[in-house]
Amino acid sequence: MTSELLADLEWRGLIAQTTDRQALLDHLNSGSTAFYIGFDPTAASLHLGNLVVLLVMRRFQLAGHKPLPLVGGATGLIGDPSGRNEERSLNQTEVVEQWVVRIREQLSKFLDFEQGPNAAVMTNNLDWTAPVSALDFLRDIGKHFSVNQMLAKDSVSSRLESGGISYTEFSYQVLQAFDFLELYRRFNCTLQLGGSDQWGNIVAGLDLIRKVEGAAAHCLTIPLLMKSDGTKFGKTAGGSVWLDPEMTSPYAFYQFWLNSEDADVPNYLKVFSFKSHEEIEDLIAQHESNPGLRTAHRELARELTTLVHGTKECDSAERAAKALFGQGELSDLDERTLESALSQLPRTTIQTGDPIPTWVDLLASTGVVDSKSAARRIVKEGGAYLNNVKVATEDFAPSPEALLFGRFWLLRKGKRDLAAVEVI
RNA sequence: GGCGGGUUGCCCGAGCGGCCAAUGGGAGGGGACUGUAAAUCCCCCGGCUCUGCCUUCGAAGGUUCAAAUCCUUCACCCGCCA
Repeated sequence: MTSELLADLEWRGLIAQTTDRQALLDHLNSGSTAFYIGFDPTAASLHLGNLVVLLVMRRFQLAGHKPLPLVGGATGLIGDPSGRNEERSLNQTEVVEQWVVRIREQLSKFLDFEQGPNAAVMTNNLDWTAPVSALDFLRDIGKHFSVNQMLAKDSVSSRLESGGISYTEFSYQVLQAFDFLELYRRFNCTLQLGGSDQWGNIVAGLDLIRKVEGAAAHCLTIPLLMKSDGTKFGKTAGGSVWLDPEMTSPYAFYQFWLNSEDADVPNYLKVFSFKSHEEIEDLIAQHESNPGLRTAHRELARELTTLVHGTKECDSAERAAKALFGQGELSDLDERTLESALSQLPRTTIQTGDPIPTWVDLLASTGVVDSKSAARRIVKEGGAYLNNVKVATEDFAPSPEALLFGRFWLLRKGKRDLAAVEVI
């Protein structure tokens, strides 16, 4: 089944570049291969961009190979210059430590750490970098690197042209190469995967392994996913789409997929779905013959929300979507359905006895708009709704009678931006 | 080291003493059309206690009734010459 792996990845458009393709294929076919991908803790959560790569890791494991997810406890302290035209600002070490813990947890959900000889093993490059002294590092590792070659790397040379690069970030590729070498030694790891911007860093590792161990290792990079209009994938107006439910609610996560542009959906299915080629092609065919039905959107949203947040959260996100965007009256919903739908939204609470804030204040305090000025603007433009009824005046104050089940007001800005106020 | 050019709102980019919260484009937001799409069209797009007030035009000072616009110093960028 391994032999099909590369063909499958190819079909999904998940291969940007590889070292010698035939050698890689032979290597994968020769048996279970230990491979790694590094994830640097640059935020408290992974995001959709990371998910692309992470799911490729999962595909490799499903094909019988052994994943070594690596959390960059060390590299996260340094900062990868790849794909950046400015120096990163360093994060506090305590902060990075916390992020390492959280990211490790997230990674655990996508791979199998229990079963069989190809169970995944979590690694952290701080484990082998921290004990090494600067002198030993320079003597044992640094000696194998030519500055000429380091300077030629894209990540470095582009930075030399735009504002420069610190010695810290310049050293990043050496650290990543050291990781590969160390994983080779510890786990016989002979393959590294990564985003296409990682090519330079990965090749540095291949060279190091060849020089130090005289062994051949391989790599495969994954293209940066772009939207059909050429903009970055995985961003919404609010910023990145995170995997952490506290940072991007399962509802928002589900909505992200449901709101994908038609032109992107076939590609997203190939990249993210674990359905068979036949199922995917069938969905694409349905999508193309009747995009308005959004069958493919829904399948995509459901599969990924389930994968990332679980069946229960996915169901409730789906129910919320149905309830809040359904044709029927809000008042027709039963209290529990409404409550669980609203629980997925940004919300604010006010005390029963307190004076009722003005409409503009309510909009602003739930965060559906950025400021009171913005709230007034929305009202003026006719884009503000209370319980799906347009509110046309700024000084409007919702009445207690309008409370759904005596507890909730549903606020809406525009077509799909919802928030809830609960009176307790 | 010398000479010249630049730093404007989320981004690009006009403005070069009052008519400037600052032209235009992009991004973003609302409306119409739709499918909680796309394209298109219309409108909006610093904040607030909103017929007014406050904060913005690299930073700090200064000139003036009045400065993004003039002067001084500082920081950073970019050309050309050494």
